[in-house]
Amino acid sequence: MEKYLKILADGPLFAGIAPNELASLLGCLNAVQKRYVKNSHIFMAGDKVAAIGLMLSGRAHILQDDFWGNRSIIAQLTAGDLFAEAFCCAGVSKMPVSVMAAEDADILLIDYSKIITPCSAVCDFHKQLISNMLGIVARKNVMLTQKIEHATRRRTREKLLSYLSSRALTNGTDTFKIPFNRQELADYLAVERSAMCAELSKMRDEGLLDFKKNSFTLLH
Amino acid sequence: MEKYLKILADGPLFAGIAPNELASLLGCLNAVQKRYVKNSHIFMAGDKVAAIGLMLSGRAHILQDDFWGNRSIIAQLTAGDLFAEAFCCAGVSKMPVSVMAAEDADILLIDYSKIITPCSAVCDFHKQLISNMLGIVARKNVMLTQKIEHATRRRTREKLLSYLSSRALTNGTDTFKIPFNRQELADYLAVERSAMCAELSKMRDEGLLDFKKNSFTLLH
DNA sequence: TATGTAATGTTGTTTTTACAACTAAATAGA
DNA sequence: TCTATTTAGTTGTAAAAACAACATTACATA
Repeated sequence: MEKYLKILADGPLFAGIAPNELASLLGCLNAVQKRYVKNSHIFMAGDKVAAIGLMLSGRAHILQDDFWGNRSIIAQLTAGDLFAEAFCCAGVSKMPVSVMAAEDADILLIDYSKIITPCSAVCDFHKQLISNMLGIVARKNVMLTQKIEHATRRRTREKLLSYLSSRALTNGTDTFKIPFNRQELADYLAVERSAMCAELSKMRDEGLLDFKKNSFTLLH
Repeated sequence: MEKYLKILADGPLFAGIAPNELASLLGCLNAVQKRYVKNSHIFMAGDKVAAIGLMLSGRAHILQDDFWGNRSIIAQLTAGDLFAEAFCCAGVSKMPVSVMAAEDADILLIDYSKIITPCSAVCDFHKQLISNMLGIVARKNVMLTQKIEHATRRRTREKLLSYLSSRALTNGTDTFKIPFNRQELADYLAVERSAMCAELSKMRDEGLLDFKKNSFTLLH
């Protein structure tokens, strides 16, 4: 466990908790470290999850099977990543996805009930932990809302303008950098990369904006 | 305030808290009731919000202005609705949206710091409140994730199958009802209603599924 | 039952996007 | 510096979606 303490200390779940206090908090949380061999299930779709997971090493995939049995990989998890926290906190009775080790992996499991129930007046870290948890879920919430805002526009141009506009506004400047390359931006907005490039060029020709690599300028 | 206690007791924020305890909890939370006249700002884009809002009466709109000043209504709020809770819990420094009274409205404002900080050992309701808060944000999280899952598929057919498949799986049955009419479903999936109707008919012709009004059956 | 209305389904046309194949530019190594 | 590789931009064509206009069905109620 000791070798993984840095991962925990650097992550958002234990932010604001002194590294030397971490070990005692983990004891108080009854956190257990488990090893999963490649292709073994960490969580199974249909289960009720009572613990959140934290990747300590290795890789895992979040998998979704549809009605006809077609399986798709929703996301990949690597060291430091938290998972199942939303289902846990939401109290969903059946996980709609599975989590499977894509290679041998060490995982920390923390009972949700231990997180939400302050153990005693002595353990002050609990308050911080709960606040962190709420912050993690809420920030994801904000990110998801923004993505929906952009991705559910009907046309490529509208998606681009919605995204770029919001970037300019949060940045507070007309010129700003985006954290995506073209392919990533296209995936984020759910459009074709090539069509998106064409649309960007067209908007530049129309004098709406200018760009160079991942630096964009919106024009009034 | 008394006339609004039922709204609070019925909502998810104070679930599990006895109605007769509610008044004292509100005092402990330093919750304030404020009246906003039509077209006045409840929250302004760019502000840092430190309180969550709860609609007691009237209507409000969540508004977004883009880079070029085009304003759009993101959502409408009515009695019982909670707002700004995600931004609050996420600690965002600048609200990306405004909230404005669409008609005269009574609103309860609760300081986030009061929610997250248990006041004393005497006040047991706080634990429940924090748990409720986390549940609210997490459930929204799950709903948003699901919507993204469906709405970011490229084609109308894929969006429909993704949505219907997930409904069948969470329901555990091949036949199930959906909580949308056609227009609402089209809006949810970000497609044209008529195109969606056409696609549904095509899929029925192909033997993929069957439907009648808002009752659907997926076929193996 | 007749009638008005809202919801759903169908069809043809126009616009937009996806896809494929390619060119050009930038970048990282050898 | 040269070369391989990644990233970005362009173009033509096929497919899909948006849009509009209308037909049909379901439903409430007069």
